[in-house]
Amino acid sequence: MQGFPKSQRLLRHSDFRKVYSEGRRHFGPHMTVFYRTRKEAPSASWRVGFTVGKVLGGAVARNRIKRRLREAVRLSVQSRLGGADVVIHPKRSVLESDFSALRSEIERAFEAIERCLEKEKLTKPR
RNA sequence: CAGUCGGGCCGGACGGCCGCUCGCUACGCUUCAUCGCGCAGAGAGAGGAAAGUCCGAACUCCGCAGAGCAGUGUGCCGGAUAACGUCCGGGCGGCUGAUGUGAAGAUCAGCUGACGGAAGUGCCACAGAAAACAUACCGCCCCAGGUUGGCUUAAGACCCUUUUGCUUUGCGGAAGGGUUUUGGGUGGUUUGGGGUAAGGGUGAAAAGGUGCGGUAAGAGCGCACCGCCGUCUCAGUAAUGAGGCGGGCAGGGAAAACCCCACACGGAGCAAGACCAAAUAGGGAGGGAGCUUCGGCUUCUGCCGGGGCGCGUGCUGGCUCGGUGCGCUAAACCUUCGGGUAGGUCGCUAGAGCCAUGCAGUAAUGCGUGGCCCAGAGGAAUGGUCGUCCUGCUGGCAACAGCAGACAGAAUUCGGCUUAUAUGGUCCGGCUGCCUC
RNA sequence: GUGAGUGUAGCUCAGUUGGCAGAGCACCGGGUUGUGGCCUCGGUGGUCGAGGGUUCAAGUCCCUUCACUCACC
Repeated sequence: MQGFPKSQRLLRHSDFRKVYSEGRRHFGPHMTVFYRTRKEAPSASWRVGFTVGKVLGGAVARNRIKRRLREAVRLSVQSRLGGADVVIHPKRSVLESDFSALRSEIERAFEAIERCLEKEKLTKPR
């Protein structure tokens, strides 16, 4: 995938709340990923949001974390899974770690999400 | 040249590929048309502090008869400015350095200062005689008295020693020594009266400073220089300064204790505020069986009275003892209205703007001319990666390799202040040291 | 955006007309006990968040700054 426009970002507070209350989690060394299916629009494309709190540093550090994560998601995610909302909670190590490591971790996380959601889709309609 | 202090400016440079946000242009889808969505092109896209939120304004809404009090802030003078607690210039004080002096005062340069007022209330621990209407204490000096077993002196008396004369158990003279009485001087001690404020270990601070004279002792008591107060003249817009005259001299610190004086200040803040507006809940209004004919009133809509036809006892409760009552009312239902939440749009970037330059002004700054458009997000864009170069450090003879490049991210917009910034770079000024002419 | 508060010993906190830096727990040593605890006696321990200023003198007064906490729209 090439672009990462704003329509594929998770921007609303209510969307974040839905992901936290209804979703599942996946843990990695640099981040924690929350995700859920979009029941109201299953055919739409996936969306990703980032939560970077004040604990992670000043405005410069927070901006840098968000930008690196956004770029890693843009370059890494190849999947065509539809109707998923994903929220990424990064850790402080994102600021210093290698960019390739960030990419591989995000790839792994999305593969896991894809497997899980496929299973849900298969089991639910019955 | 090096070091140090103060200030100004800069805040790594260029490029390839792939992305993000914004507005512009063109095309496609949708639509009556906008709007919206997609895609392409050429553009733009963090700072000197964007930070802290310490001041001041613009802008918006609310409030507002006038005056006073309270509260908060500011505080040498003049100017700049939209305004300011900011800036510029000046004055005065402090510190440092140099010149100079016996020492001060003085002159020059740099840095620096919350720099109105000590009238009122309160405070100044410890130490110290005394800490704020100054005088009490010690001390110094004078006078008077008492006392003294000190020293000295005069006179008298007595005793001893030596010597000498005579009338020789004695008497007299001279010298020396001792004891004692009286008087004087001086000193000690003490009492009373008076004169003083020079001195008194202290303390942060002690009622002008230094020197000479003067005095019983002292003292601005007198004098010289310096400081201080008052007044006059001159210079200056003023703060203030200079000079003359007069006065021997008032007066501690602290107002960043309360306070007094002068001046300023309505409150809230872009989450201000304006518009559009779902779902849910609640509020207001209306609805339910009327239709038709005749007469009257009326500009019309419509209202009143009489007659005819039709439906129904409406799914509930209350208003009349019961019934009737095309009566009222509540709930439910339906329609509709406005407020308003989520959400969206505007406010939102052309401005006390930037660049160049001329004139006025010591300067801050003002006036003019020409050119330019320079971020506008909203869970919040300005990025990722690669390459070349620059600066510094490390390793290496070198080529080169590795590492590092700070502080920090617009959020309504400006003017300031403060703080953070690489063994950073560069420029200017002061001081010190060394070298050369 | 606006407003308020806190910072003192290892921990929890006192400290006002500005003049000695304190309490409890903890720690160390002695006593008590066969040993330990409890108890008792004594002691160590402070850049008063940081930097300036006012003052003779600052934990205290003033200014700047840092960190943390809370409240409101």
